[in-house]
Amino acid sequence: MDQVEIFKALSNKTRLQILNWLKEPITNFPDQPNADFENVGVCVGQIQMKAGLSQSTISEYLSILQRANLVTATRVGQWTYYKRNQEGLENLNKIINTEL
Amino acid sequence: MDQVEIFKALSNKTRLQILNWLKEPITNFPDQPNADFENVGVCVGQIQMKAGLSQSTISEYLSILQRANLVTATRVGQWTYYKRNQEGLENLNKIINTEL
DNA sequence: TTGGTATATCGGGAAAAGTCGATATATATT
DNA sequence: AATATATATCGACTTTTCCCGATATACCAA
Repeated sequence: MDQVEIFKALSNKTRLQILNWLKEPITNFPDQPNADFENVGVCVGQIQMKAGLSQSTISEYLSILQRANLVTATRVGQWTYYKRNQEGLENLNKIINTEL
Repeated sequence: MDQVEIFKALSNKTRLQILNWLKEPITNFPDQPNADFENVGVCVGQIQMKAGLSQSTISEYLSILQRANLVTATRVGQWTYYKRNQEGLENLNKIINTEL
């Protein structure tokens, strides 16, 4: 994964907030119905409501984060749930400590 | 310092290279005359030659890195020397480990 | 199969970033 | 003071990013 793409994904206030919100999904998304936070994450609509941007923008932002390996997506029925990608975040840590 | 600004500064291949080159200034800039690498760093012209972009572009890139606290500048005579800002880099580390 | 939700994708306009050449500024030398 | 060199700033143009509304796709329910 290209380092530049990772940093570009992080170069946006809303995308940083999303990553941060996903650290505490139960606290930050108390309205998600049938929540299975631990296993799958938070669905797009919940994130969109909290961010206050359009549905298309948030969907795009989430796929930018996904392409950078910072989140993973799981489709369950009509919903797509996103959660933090611990592996990608650890990789970022390594990049900063060794290659930067 | 705004986190987004830091990540934007890192969202460019040349700027990442510059940061990396400055880890080993003696190796990467063997032609710098009157080198005082440890104390002040590497001058703009040397970085420009190595990067192969225009003088104005590199000057701008260096000030972007400086505004993000990733490098520091020292003026000595006609030259401006840039080196890595260890404090800023450690701060980035902390951001990634605690706020991301 | 028809309609209803959730998400993804497309097309576009505005703003920001990338990059250049030209010029300005600061410093050094003669 | 005049000139030369290193760096910074400016103006312009191109490419990318931001963000939207509209539409398409996937899935579910009746």
